[in-house]
Amino acid sequence: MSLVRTPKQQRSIQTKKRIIKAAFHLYAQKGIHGTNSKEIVAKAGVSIGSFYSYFKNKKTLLLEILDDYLDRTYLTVWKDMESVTINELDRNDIKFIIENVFKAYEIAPTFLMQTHALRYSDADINRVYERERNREVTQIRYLLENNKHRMRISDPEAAAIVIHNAVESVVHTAKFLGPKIDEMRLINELANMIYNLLLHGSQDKK
Amino acid sequence: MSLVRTPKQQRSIQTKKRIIKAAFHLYAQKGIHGTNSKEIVAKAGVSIGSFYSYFKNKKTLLLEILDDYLDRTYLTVWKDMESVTINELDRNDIKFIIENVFKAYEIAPTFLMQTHALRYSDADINRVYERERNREVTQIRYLLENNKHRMRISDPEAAAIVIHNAVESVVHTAKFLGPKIDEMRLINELANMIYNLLLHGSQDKK
Amino acid sequence: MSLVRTPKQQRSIQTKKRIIKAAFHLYAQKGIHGTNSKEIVAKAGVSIGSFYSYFKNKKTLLLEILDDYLDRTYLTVWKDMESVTINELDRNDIKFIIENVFKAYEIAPTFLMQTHALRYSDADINRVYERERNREVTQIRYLLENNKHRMRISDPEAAAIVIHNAVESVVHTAKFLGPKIDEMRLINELANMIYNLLLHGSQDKK
Amino acid sequence: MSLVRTPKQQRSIQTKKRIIKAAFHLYAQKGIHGTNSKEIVAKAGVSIGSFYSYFKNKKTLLLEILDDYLDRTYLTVWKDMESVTINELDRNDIKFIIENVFKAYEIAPTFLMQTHALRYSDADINRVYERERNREVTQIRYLLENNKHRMRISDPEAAAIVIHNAVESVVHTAKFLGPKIDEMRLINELANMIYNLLLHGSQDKK
DNA sequence: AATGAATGAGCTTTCATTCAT
DNA sequence: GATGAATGAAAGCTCATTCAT
Repeated sequence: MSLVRTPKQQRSIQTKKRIIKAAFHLYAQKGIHGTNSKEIVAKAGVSIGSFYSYFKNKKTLLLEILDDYLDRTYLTVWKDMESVTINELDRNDIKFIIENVFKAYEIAPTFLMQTHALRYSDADINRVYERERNREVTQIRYLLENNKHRMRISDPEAAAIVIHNAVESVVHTAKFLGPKIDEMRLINELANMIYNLLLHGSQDKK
Repeated sequence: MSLVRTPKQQRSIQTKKRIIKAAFHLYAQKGIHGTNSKEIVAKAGVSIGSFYSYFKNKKTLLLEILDDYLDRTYLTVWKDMESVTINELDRNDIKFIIENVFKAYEIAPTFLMQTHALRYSDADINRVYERERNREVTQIRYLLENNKHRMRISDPEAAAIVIHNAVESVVHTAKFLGPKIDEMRLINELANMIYNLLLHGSQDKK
Repeated sequence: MSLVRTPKQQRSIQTKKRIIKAAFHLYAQKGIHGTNSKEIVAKAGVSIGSFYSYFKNKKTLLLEILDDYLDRTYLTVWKDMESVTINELDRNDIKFIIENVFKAYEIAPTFLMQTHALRYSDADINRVYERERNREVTQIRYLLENNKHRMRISDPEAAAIVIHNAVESVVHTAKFLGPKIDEMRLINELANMIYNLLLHGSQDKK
Repeated sequence: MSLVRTPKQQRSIQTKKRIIKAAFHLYAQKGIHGTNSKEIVAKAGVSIGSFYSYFKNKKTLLLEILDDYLDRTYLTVWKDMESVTINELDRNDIKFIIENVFKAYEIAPTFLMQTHALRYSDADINRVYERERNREVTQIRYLLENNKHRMRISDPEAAAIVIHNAVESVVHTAKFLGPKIDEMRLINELANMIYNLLLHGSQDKK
């Protein structure tokens, strides 16, 4: 049987949180495949038995961490949207959103990249990501639709997906390439590329 | 001792190639982590002993496969460039290049995605990818520089990286999302986005 | 410290009984090895802590359950013996006793079979069974001695053991083979075999 | 993948045999559940890796050992039947067969008893046993049918099963009870019981 | 008296790699 | 040159039992 424990007591909640935290740090640091359960519990300061009373197996832990992290990502990116002029998007609005994405991803870009890759071989991981991607793409599309009148776009759904991909992969690269190229330069050009999908006077030429 | 053999005889070269081919197919089909060496040699029809006289270890094999594949990718993408009007790039030229990228990736997108993810935890894999990325980015940048006069770009290096990322990640998504969204729609919007970095008459609005 | 509690209060007795009942059901249903302590306490609706205040360990529980069950078995088999013509045993008397054995075993034949097997590797289990076997064999022997005058038997002790074995193993088989062969056919032939140890007129030939 | 190796070379065959032998001894000595794979390979003097190249898993090993052992059992019991007067069975013929059963079982009665018990919880084990039981019961039934004219039996199929059970369980008991009661006494009474299923002159009374 | 969080020894199994033949 | 038997570290996970609350 071995029912997975749902923590109720204070101590219990602490333990579960400690496992999640330790795992997240190790995953980000040494990679998911490079981290075993013994290491996780050692870092968390709990026993292997505890691990398996809170998580059915290692993958359940990963899914839970990923789910949480993608939730945080989503909220970080889209929370302060009141400052954005939704239907009169300018270059700064776009940069603002992209910078939010960077903020959201910068905690553990390696972790995100690795889980992202696991989508190809793991249906459960993929499901978590699909849910998240749909939310993000829907938001982007909403912005595009609101600026339809001045858009050089014929297929907003495809465009939203393309934009989402571009931003996501630029974040990965920026965080990864590190000092080789300045993050701001990438952000600027990314924002520029997206902004140029909008019609605007040629004086805009940067 | 047990030096790794550098095959000179015809038969040896054949054997090595058979191993590489078998491994590549299995990696593409079942994933890198899901394929063990026994399976590779079984499919290649050689012994495990042979494997280790041609490859120092499994990673060496992976690096060699990856290196080959990225070479093929590069050539596929950039080979027929004489048909492209280098310094008067139009939408079709861009689509042509993107379609080449799709062709190059479609043999084993999963393999590429997985190795791509390994960059984050494996310096050797990353080195192979960096070499490749530099070549690709250089090419893109060359095109950008040749169209500088009509570019809405101030930082061609950053722009080249951003474009490279966007294309790469859209390929992954297209190959992965499968029938959910038509590949051509993504290609069109991606080409559109890149094309709009160029100045052109407003009649262009698609 | 952690002495095992001897329940005196009403509630305590109830708790202990609930544990025994839950364990017995699970053992019968999923096998002894397939049942863990978490499942037992979950089914009993008590905590694992309670379990270990009533039972020194899992084996103690098993011994207690087994002891109880063998007691019930014994009583079921031999209770209604007043209807049996002790010293003029006929085929029906024998069938009557065998049917009682079947009744006694049918609650949990799997449980009995499994504990029976544990005799070979566990001295404590064996001890419980030996006590029981001796009681049963003594009873059988008593019947044999009472019919000595018409017995084709020279060694009543050995005969009693043989009969006991035969009955026990036929029960196991009957309960186990299930619908493949009708239980009554086995009972009839078993009774027949035992009955033929008695001298009787040849008109008896069934 | 991990295909199970089919031994071809001499060394390979030796290794597999050594594993089987070691496992069999430990199973007989410490019980099946009480023996782990590390112990088996230690006793066999091979590595754990070898174990799992010859056997898919621990259960496969058990099934193989059981299958072999039941084969040997069958042959031992029924091989010298030319000395038996098939259709004029007398007490000695019956004793002869029973003694063969004892010989066959005496190598590892504990092992047989334990696997026998596993039939109740493991369908694969049961399948091996069913095959064997059918062979044995068929043989017994063949003898019964050949002596039909003088049989006090109306249902030879059921009788064959009952006899098979009786003999099997008496062997277990005999081997297990050890010095407490002499084996020959049990054999005699068992033979007697079976013999009395046959009609014969009352001077037979032993 | 009761709880259930925590423990950790111990289990089965995998797989890259070595090396005697 | 080639083979494949053998290796063993290391992984994920279970479960009886303890003990602080």
